[in-house]
Parts: sequence; structure tokens; C-alpha cells
Amino acid sequence: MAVTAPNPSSSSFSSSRSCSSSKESTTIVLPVRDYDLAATLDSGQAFRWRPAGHTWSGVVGRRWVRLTQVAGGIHAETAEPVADWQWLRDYLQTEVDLDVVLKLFPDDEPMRSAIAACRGLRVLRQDPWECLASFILSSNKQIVQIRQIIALLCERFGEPLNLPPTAIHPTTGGNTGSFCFPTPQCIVAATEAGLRACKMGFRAPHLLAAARRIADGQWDLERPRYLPLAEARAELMYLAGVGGKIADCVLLFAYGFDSAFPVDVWVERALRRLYFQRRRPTAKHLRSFAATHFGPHAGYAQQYLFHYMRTKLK
DNA sequence: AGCCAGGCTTGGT
DNA sequence: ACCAAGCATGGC
Repeated sequence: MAVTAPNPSSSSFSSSRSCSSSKESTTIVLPVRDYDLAATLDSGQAFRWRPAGHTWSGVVGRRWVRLTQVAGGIHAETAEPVADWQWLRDYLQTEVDLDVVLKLFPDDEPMRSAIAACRGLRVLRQDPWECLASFILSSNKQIVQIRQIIALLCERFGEPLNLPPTAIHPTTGGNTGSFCFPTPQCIVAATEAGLRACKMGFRAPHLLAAARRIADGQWDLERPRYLPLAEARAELMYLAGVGGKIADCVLLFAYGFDSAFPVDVWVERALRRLYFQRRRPTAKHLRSFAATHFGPHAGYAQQYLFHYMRTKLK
């Protein structure tokens, strides 16, 4: 199995990027090619993005953001002026050269089809806590329901955010997506009943327990970054409510382990259908196949299979 | 091992 | 139209 530590350069806080003389602004165009914004924001890796036409509004960290795919890049708008946009480049991973990733995919028919269908799909680099909490809440839920739970959680327990007047929706009253994702400290201050009221059911005690461990310092959100994949995975699985699949999601979507390969039902279906036809591999066999077959960017390949299966193969 | 725990979507009838 | 199955995890 490839044990690939996160590539520091792809989460770079590039020292060459001077911001000493940069002006503050509420808009920017991040230049990028090979980027399918809609596929990326709507492929089950993040749950707070809302489409309105061809623009997407959401929250990254403590900032409300509206994104639009434009010729040559991604147009971004924030509510408050920004001097240094590196946080958004990191989140969207616009500095990753997709060609390099796709060239290392296995050269087989299923991957060629998936690339043809989803080219431009990216893996985001999300905040570890939001990602961990979101995927604890994802267990045994479908994407629409996960979005609902997280929207309720943010409205009820997250800090309100500033919005530009243009973001106020005339019919809904406009506070959708205008809350921070609640910090561990916010969650700790909640009760299990209050969390259950966000429709998360049996996941409530898991979320609360994880928040407590993190808030009181027993579990360090930064530690997995510096561990080999297998150890980082074990750390995550030490938390209640985090099994192998959810651990792999957090490793891939937050910590940048490109070789982490989450296998959910959709990916399992894709693997069975595209690589195993009518045979019946065990889950263990599928995992070992995935670990050896898809190379250093297996997680990226997984995202392509996932999106391809959901949007094109059904 | 097999069942249960929210609740919403999907698929079969 | 209805009703069962699926979903990913941990605890019993």
C-alpha cells in the first residue's frame, strides 16, 4: 500500500507570495484551468454549498463566499475585504495541476471513461474539524439528509456571519449559509437533546464526544497531518462514530492524504461494475485492490469513480 | 453472528 | 399510491 504523506507543497502557504503591498478587496478571480466548480462542490465532499444559477454560495472558515466559474478561472466574492486569498486557493486546490494527477491514474477503460465524464473535478482541502464532524454526521445518511443536518447544526449552534446585501434571499429571509460551522467549543456547550433536534439521531453522542475530546485537548486536530497514513487513520478511528470509511473521507478531504480511498456503496458499486463484473469480491478484497491499483492519487480516482457512478452510470 | 438506532430517498410493486 | 430497503457505525 502506498503510504503517502500529505504533500506540503499542495497545501502551501507559499513564502514567495508577497502580500505586503496587496490591496484589500471583496472580489478576485483565481486563475485556473481544468476546474469543474459545480462537480467539485456537489460531489459529496462538502455539504454547505448552495447553487443559485451558476454561482455557488457557502462558508469557508469564518467567511461567507460566493463562487462563479468564469473563463480562465473562478470568480470569488466575500462579504468583507480580503488582503490575502491563499486560504481560498488552498480550500479549492486551484494550485494543483490536474494533468499531473490524472496522468498517474491507471490507464484502463473505467478510468478513461470516468475522466472523460468528470474532467475538472477536484478534491477540496477542507478544515479538519468541519470535515470530521460532517462525516461523523454522514454515517448511514444520504447526501441530501447530511446537508439538512449540517444546515440545522450551523443555524442553531454556529456563530452568525456578515453577509453582503446582495446575498439576502428574498423568499427565505436570507440566513441560509450565513453561519460558521460550530466549533468544538460550540458543540460542547450544546446538549445531546439539542443536537438530536438537528435530526442527527444516534450520531449526536458521537459528535458530542469528539467535540469534547478536541475541546479539552485530548485529541489534537493537527496531529494526523504529521503521521503516516495508517497511523493517522488509526487516530481518527479511535473516535467513536468514526469507522474506516469515515476516517478515509477525513484523511482525503481535510488532511490531504491523496492515497486515502473511501469505499462507500457508490464506489463499491462502481468497482464491482467496472472492475469485477459479476464476481463478488469481499470488502477486504476491494480495499486491497483499491490500495494497489489506483496509485498515489487513489483518493482522486475514487472521487472520479464516485461522481461518474452517481451522475452517469446510476 | 444479527439487530437496532433517525429520517429521508430510492426502488419495487 | 404504498411500503420496504438502503445508508455506516457502534453497542448490545
